[in-house]
Amino acid sequence: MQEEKPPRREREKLRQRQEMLAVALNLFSEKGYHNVSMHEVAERAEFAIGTLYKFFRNKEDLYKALIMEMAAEYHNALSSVLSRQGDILTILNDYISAKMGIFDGNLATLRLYFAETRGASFNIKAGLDKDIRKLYDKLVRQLALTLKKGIRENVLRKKDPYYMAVALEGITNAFLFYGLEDPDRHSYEANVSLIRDMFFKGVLAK
Amino acid sequence: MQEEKPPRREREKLRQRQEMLAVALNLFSEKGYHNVSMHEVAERAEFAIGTLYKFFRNKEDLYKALIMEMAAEYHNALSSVLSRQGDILTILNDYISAKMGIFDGNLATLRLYFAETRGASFNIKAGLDKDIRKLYDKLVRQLALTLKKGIRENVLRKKDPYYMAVALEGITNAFLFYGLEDPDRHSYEANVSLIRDMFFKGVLAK
Amino acid sequence: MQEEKPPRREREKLRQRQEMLAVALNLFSEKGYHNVSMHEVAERAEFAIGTLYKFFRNKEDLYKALIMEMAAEYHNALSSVLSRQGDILTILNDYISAKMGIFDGNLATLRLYFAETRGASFNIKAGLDKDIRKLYDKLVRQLALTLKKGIRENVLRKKDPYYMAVALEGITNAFLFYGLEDPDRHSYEANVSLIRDMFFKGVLAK
Amino acid sequence: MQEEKPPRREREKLRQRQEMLAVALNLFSEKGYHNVSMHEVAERAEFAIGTLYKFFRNKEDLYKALIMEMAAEYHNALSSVLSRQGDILTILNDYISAKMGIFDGNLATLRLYFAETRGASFNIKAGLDKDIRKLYDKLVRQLALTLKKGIRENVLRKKDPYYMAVALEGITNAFLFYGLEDPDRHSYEANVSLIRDMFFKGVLAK
DNA sequence: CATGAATGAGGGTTCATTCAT
DNA sequence: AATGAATGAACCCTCATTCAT
Repeated sequence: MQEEKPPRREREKLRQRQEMLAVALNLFSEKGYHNVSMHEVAERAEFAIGTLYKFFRNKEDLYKALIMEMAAEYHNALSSVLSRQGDILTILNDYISAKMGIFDGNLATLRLYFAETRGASFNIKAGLDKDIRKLYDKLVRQLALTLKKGIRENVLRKKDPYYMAVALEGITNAFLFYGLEDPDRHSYEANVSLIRDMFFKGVLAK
Repeated sequence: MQEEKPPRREREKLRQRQEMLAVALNLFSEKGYHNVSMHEVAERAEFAIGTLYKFFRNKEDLYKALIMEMAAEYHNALSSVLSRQGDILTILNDYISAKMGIFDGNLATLRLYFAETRGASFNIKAGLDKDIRKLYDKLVRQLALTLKKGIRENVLRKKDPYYMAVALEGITNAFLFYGLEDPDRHSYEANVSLIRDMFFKGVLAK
Repeated sequence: MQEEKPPRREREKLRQRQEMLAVALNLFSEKGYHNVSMHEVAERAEFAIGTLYKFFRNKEDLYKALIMEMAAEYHNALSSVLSRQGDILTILNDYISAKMGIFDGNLATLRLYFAETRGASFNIKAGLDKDIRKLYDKLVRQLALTLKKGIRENVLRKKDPYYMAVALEGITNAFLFYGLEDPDRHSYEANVSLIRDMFFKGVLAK
Repeated sequence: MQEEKPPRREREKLRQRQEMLAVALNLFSEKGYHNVSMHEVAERAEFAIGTLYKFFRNKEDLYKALIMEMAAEYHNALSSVLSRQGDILTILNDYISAKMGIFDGNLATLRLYFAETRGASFNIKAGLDKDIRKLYDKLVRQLALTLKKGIRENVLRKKDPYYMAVALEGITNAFLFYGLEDPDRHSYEANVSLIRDMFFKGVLAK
């Protein structure tokens, strides 16, 4: 009665793939792409090097898969927040909370993510970053749409919503980044509330 | 009357060094540290490989010199703006203009600078980034001091000045970054005015 | 019935290692450590350079393995002669024969061995020679113990046995060395008998 | 009144050459031929690298000059002892004393000399050692002639004088070598008397 | 089908030597 | 005549990738 062999096999394969990706995430995040060898990944994941190459055509492929799956998960989560119906300010508040929350306690992901979206992917290979930048830009544009709705509803000031989105991304990233550098500086909730306050009201007195 | 031989030699040496650094800046920024070989740098700079090594003890040394000199120049410029006497808002406006202006038309520098300060230096070598992070943090703290003065003078709201500084850095970096990605999206002056507006007044209507 | 796969693999590996060491021995002995490149060793052994590095961590490691295994074999052989029970003079005669015999028709080994024990290892790397010197000194001391027994039994004159050992080593080495320089000067047996005669009776008439 | 310019110039040149050779001797002896660079020699001797090359065509030339001048001095000294008229045993005693005395307190020379004559010159360059070996062999042959005379005069036993010479060289070298390894083991005079005793009378009791 | 031994291109670095000043 | 900046061949070593078992 081994009627369901394929699914089991399938599941097993997936599990192995996840294991490899998890190991790669930690190693890349810790030491950087070029300071991690394929042998190291294989060894830490307890697979033979050949097996690793069965799953990923080459090192770049492994890296790309890692980044893209990570990014997809992240963007889906945030995108779903932005797709909610209801009060604009609630949505934006939720967006900020969600973004800050995702990386909370997830340093490895955060580090790699920044490396890719904030400027250093060229350290790895030209062109590898095109796809993820596109994904990221899609999210920013979706955020801009939400902001635009806020403007139409007179909740937000009449400013270019795309640049508003860029500004919000900038502030949240900056706080994430400082949390990364100095993990115990502030609690995640405190940061969330600071970001909201600053983004919505600005810094000017009165 | 060739009494000043040393200075000429000295100047010549400096010129060569600058030439090497310029080539390295472009290559590193274009292809990433690990995808540029010392031979490539030497060849593009039209020196023999041995000559390159006369100026920089090794590849890391070359990279570090490049980053640190770039950062020092940048930080000195901004630091001097923050040190000016006078109206807080003027100083902050000048700071934003200066920061945006420095990288205007200086993509290679900007890319490398971001790679180092915004997360990807671990792709190169652990420890290489300590110094520049320190430099950067010093600047943020100086910015925070200026903001603090603004708070005392009741020009700015009573918020933690360090986090205000972080937010300002986040917004400016985000705009720099988007300019980097898509160079013709907006003029530098437009960006400057957008940043000021958003940072000072926030996005909320009324 | 191929139940014993590991041993076959093991044997194969050992054979390869021996092959590499043999090639290295000949090359180092012929041209000297610094005039032999790892590529040359790999090529002559008909392996890829990477394979060579799988067996020896680096050039020094290869050299050290070569010297130490050579020395261990040599010292074990001589040590076992000295450990025999029985007549002192027989033991000493056997020692001389064994020492002369070992290097007979083994020029490459002899050359390297002398290079290491007789003064030139500093040409390679400080510290590499500590271990082998220790090994050699152990043998000299063991020889001294045998001589001491000969003194106690009144077979040998009452002289410091360590210096007697040094003298015997000196004479045998000198003959080995001259055989090395000029291989056809004398047969190995003739040298053995000359050494015995000279060492035991001295050169003075009457 | 500068009538004697050439001689002064000449003398000055010679002094510089000696200085370079002295520095080279110390460096080569300390670190080995291949671990000393021409720049290092030039720097320690406080000359420009170009000047060093004015005196010695290349590194090998420097090394060869060093070895040959050292050897010539050494061999002249010993040769003159062997050329003396008089009692054979006195001459041999003087020879042993002279040989041991030459290297006493002259470790650097001793080390290099052994490296060259006792087996390791091939570490440097094939062919470099031919000349010095010839020189050395000449000395051994001269020693053999002296011993032959001793045999004819019935002072020494009727053995092949060349091999007697080889044996004496072996013993003296061994003692020199042990003194080198462990400088405070024995005084030079004690060694000289041990060598004489052992070489002349052998080790057999009665 | 998984394995891991074998490959070799390519990279960082050194240093003997030259030659314009 | 002395200098030392410049050269580039050659070396040691790593690691992504392949393929026979």
